[in-house]
Amino acid sequence: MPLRLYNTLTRRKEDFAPLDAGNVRLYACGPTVYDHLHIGNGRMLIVFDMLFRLLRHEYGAEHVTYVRNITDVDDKINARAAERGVDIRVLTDEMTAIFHEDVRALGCLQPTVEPRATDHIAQMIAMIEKLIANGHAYFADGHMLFDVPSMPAYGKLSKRPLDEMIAGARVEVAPYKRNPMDFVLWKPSSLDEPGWESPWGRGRPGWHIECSAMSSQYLGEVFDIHGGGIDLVFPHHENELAQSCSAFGHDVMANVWMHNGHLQVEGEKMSKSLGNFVTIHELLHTDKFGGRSWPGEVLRLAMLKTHYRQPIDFTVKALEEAEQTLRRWWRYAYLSKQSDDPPPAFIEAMEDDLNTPRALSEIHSLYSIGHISGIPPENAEEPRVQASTEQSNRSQDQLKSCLRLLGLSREWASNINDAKRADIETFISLRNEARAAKNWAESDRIRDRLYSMGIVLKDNKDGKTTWEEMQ
RNA sequence: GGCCUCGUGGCGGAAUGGUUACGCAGAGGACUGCAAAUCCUUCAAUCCCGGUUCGAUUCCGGGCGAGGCCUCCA
Repeated sequence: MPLRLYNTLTRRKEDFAPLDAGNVRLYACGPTVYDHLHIGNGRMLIVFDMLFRLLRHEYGAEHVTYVRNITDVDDKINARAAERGVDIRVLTDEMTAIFHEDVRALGCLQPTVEPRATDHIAQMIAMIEKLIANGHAYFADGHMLFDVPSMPAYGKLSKRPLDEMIAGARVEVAPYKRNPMDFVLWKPSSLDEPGWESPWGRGRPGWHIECSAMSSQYLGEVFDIHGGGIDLVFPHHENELAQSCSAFGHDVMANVWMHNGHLQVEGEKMSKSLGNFVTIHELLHTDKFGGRSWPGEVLRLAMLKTHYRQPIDFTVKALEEAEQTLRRWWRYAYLSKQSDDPPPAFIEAMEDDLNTPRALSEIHSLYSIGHISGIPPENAEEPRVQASTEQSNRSQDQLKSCLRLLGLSREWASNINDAKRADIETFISLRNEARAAKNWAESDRIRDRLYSMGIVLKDNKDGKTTWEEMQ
């Protein structure tokens, strides 16, 4: 089965054919580092990491280049840095470090290249000069602007007819713009604002030119896949497309454009005014969401349960469900003794435009094949399947490999050291003495005591008591 | 107002021109001193109205509803 991807440009699922199977090239718009990333950013990071992993699986890990930029020059950054009275670099370095912690916790691989905008000012200036030379840019009132009517194909990604956009423009238009749709390539900086020298005076780049400059530097003028959140379709990606095509003289910038759906929190749009703004950092390290912290893998699985193009409702209930599922799978995958490939049904689901919900259902079926052979219940009316030990082992191996491909393979980190382990064993044997004497009050007291330490006991059929660490 | 998505059981969420996954929750049961965990069984859905068709949840049209973009936004 070939890989099929939904292309925003054509609004259809298409067979994916890379320009060069020896180097499949993917670009995704990364964060603007002015604050902690929120969980909506997290979804985008997970979705394109998932795509990166799938492409590596299809074409080989050495044959995929993934570029995810960091926007570290931006007016929101300037405003925040000024508020705190620090240089923008202090702010962006701090936020980039937190971003890296977050993205690692979410199980994302390091992209092949992670360019910072401020390291590519020269490339942006060069690109703007190309646009000027090609007659697509003009200078007005200190600003260098992209001349939208100079590009008749403008609007083809977002499917917006140019004349309607102009007629329907409802924002105040800067007086120096020839056309309301024209957008800034370079703007002047005052002395107290960050700025770089350019042929048009000291200033800073517009947002859109950053991605055009960085993608072309690392992936070439035309590459395979460009991704980001659905809200970036217009104007950001439309403008990138216009800049790159106009500067390089191609009809295309990327063959496939992919966009992930937005996220709501407990049924409401996430916004600072509603007070339901949830950051990845808070989810991982504080109890602000649902009264506890959440492992990154749980956040990741909760995201993968919904197809990437659908809107997703981010809820405590969904996290609890994801955690329960993950614990079962991990306990089972832990039994795997050797590696195996994911089963074809799983891969086919992933190849069908990253259909992770369907892929997860394949993991569920691997789970039910395997555990049945363990202890067939004597009184079960009619056991569904009697899997052989070999089938069971194989499904464990396959399940583990599926989880690895999904980026969900890390085990729970244990906080239990040897001394604590010995204490637990002592408590258990005391409790079993009490149980033998039918002293239930004492036995339950010990069990409750251990529970309060985060240890859950299980009295198994063979009379032995085992324990497990709660998360 | 313009453009674009989407409406499947209590919840999440696949698939499909004809027998409608899977997970969670619920119910019943096994196991247990009671639990927990695990296992077995089980209930339950395709927004409304037309059209095409032998047959539509699936295709087409209309309606209603939800969401997104058009302004910084993943």
